Amino acid sequence: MSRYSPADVEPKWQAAWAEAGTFAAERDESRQKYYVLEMFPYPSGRIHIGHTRNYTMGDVVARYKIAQGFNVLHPMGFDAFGLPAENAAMEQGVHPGTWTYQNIADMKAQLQPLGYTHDWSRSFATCDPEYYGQQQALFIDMLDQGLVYRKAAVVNWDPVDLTVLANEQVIDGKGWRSGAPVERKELTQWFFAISDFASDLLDAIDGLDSWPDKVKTMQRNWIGKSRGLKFTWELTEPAAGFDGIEVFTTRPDTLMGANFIGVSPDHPLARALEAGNAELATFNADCRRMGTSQEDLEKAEKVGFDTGLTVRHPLDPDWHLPVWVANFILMDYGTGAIFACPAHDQRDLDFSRKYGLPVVDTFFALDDATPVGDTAFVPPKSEPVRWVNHFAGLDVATGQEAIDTTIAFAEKNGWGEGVTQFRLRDWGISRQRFWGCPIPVVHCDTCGIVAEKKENLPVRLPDDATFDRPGNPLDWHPTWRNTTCPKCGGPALRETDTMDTFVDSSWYFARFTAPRAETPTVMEDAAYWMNVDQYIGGIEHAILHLLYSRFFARAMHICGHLPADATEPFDALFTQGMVVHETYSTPGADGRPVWHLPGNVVRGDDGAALSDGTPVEVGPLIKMSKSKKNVVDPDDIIWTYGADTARWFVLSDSPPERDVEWTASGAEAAFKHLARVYRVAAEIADAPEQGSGDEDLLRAMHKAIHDVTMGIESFGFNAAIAKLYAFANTLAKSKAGRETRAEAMRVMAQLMAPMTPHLSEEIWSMLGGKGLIATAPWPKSDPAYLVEDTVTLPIQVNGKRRSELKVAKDLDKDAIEALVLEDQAVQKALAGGAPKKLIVVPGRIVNVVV
RNA sequence: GCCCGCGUGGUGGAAUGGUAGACACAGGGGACUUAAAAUCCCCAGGCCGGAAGGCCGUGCCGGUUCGAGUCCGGCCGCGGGUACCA
Repeated sequence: MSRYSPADVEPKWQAAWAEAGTFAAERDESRQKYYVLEMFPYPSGRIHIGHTRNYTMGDVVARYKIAQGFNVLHPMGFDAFGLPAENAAMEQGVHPGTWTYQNIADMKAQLQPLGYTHDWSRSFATCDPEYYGQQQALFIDMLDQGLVYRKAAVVNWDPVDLTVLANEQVIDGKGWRSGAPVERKELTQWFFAISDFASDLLDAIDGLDSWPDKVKTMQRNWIGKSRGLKFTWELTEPAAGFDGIEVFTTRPDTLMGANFIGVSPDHPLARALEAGNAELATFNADCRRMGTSQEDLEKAEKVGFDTGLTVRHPLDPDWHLPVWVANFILMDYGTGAIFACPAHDQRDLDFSRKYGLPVVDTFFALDDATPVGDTAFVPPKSEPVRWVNHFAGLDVATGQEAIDTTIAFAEKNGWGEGVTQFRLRDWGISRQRFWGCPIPVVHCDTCGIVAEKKENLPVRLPDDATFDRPGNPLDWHPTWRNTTCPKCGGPALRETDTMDTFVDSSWYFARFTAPRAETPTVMEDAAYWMNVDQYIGGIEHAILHLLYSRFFARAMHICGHLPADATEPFDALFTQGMVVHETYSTPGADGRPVWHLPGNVVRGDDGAALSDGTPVEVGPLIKMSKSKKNVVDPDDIIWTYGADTARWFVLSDSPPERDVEWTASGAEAAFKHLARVYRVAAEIADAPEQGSGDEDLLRAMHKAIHDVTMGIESFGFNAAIAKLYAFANTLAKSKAGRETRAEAMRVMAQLMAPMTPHLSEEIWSMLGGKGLIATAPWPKSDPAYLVEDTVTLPIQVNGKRRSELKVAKDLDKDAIEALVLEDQAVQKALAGGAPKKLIVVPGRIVNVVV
């Protein structure tokens, strides 16, 4: 009897699938389609175990759907533009394209042995000119439709390297290479008008029935619809050309508790006042000397500056409030100005205490007004609160009633307006970088900004750019910028901004439906294949990528590239957990950490070291990422045990949606199990024809069909595998006749085939299965085998299990009650008395309350 | 800071509000073998007990319920996102 040898078996079946063209997807209107897609990888150079986990899940779905008879589209590509290629270019002197395409070749070579059903004939990388040229065509269409515009926006500016930095490149407020404190700088940039769709993007979330609730909640909160009041505080003395300050508040009901007006350091008034106020100019400059990220802004220590200006309260002209500039007020949200209510907002209270601003006592209370200490009372929106000192005549009301009443009051009296505000901002897509899709416009002295003609697309990146200094190589390329104006034919300069790489990944799913077309999509293909039936990817994309894709599907519909029913691109979404791993670092020469691969680190119980003994700093469990080098390569497992073991192991290891800490142990055990299944299959061929217990085996088989099918349907892959272990144990021990055992083994091979396709093909052919198991129809469970005649009911006394009762499945309640009362443990607990209550849940449990 | 998750034996984890710890890994014991490998069998949450059995137990505190890992409220810890990492 031969041993299970993946090195022989796996290439054989991969060749068989290729020869049969099993996984090439063709549009066929007579068949029902199924489109399964995993989020495509960034070509960092190596596949890591997180990718393996992601694609194996998708492959299980794809193979399961193929077995169910669907025409399955399962493509794969590369999200190939981005920063790491430029960093590599600077460090290694290699063109980003060379580096990227080499990585793609390496990763394809790693993916190929895993036996996935990916249709590589449809593959592309987003840095292919054929892809980004179509993206440029889309951009021009969107420009024509008024979905693109230019405005000023701030970026992180490295004053030493004279370059724009990504948030990731800002570490503790300093540039990652230069170490210089970053500044905020304003540039004119390109924007997509995603906020025009805020309302639709929000409302349509309700229709995403097969998306995880957590993702829908995050998207709702991100879009952030809120109703509030917009009104102006009139300055007591006009200043710097301003008569008043417009604010937006979601809590107008706290108006009577206002104690100061705060404006953002970037507010036009704050900027205008800088001219005559050197101290304020310094304060504002300090505020701007930090990263642009939301996290940095919100976590920074709250500081303020008193402008000396005052405003009048809208309800009492004699009530004057000071105007402060404060760093925690965001110019991007509302009007960039707020009024503070320290009694009912903790941040306002902290700020007021810090600067000694007088605090208006609480006027919402469960009782009378009480002085405010160090804790603000936030009036709940949904529960009634008693009001004190309120102007609108309300006594007891919920927060929401109070808000609505106040808005109505302001509108009636003409000093304010109820408005709906979204947190969602327009999408700035300009990047001052080389390795991205060039924005296809030119700047003409005569005509201004003009879109490139579509016949001139793609606007290609130059092959001869240099990367010997920071910044955007397109800016100092000797000739690339020079072009002619598409409108007047005169000399003009190309736009050197490239697009955010999120643009590339916002429509690739649509491109897969016609990947070689001369237009972004082909309507017939898009209409047939869209939507993606099952999308699978990391939870870290819950907001940005998924929201941008939803926006793009709408924009593409408006531009005539997608049908109306594809404006929600992903019918079902599954968010897998991330594979996390410790990080390992040693201090570098410049004080920044140098990261080390887990494979180069020897881990002890109380620390870790490099192989030469250098101690290593052990960091927390975080998602595997190239930049922190905490990645584990699946190749080792594949070389040692084969693809099926790797696939089986990443699925059995943990529930798919949960983060998983990678440990190497367990892969061997997975291999042992697969080898055992193979051995049992081989033994069955020599088994005696007659046996005993055939009925029991069939019962176990049908239960396995039922359980594994349910497991796959619900993404409970680890649970499905546990059922397969149990079925394997039963089958290995079964003394049933050869034919029954062979049937059971063939079914097991089918149930395992989505996870271990090569082994399953081998067993299938060994035991006389017809054709390829990959296309054999999925087995069906016979309900007659699933029903049990008797059932064991646990008996609880006061909720604690004390005994059990074996009864016929359909025994009625009264009969069960009678039997329960006869039970020894129950009698002991009752001590001659009667139970207070007897709860019988038929087929489930009995609880006796004494 | 804000939004969203997660927390169960030594480990990964299972459990439509109904017997907590399925199925595995590591571990212990045994069989086979000259031996090893491979394979097979048995044990195993903690505490007390020879056993029968009892008590405790799903991050912490409280609540709802006949019954809570599961639902609700409040904490603690960890992770993801935070608009230029992808």
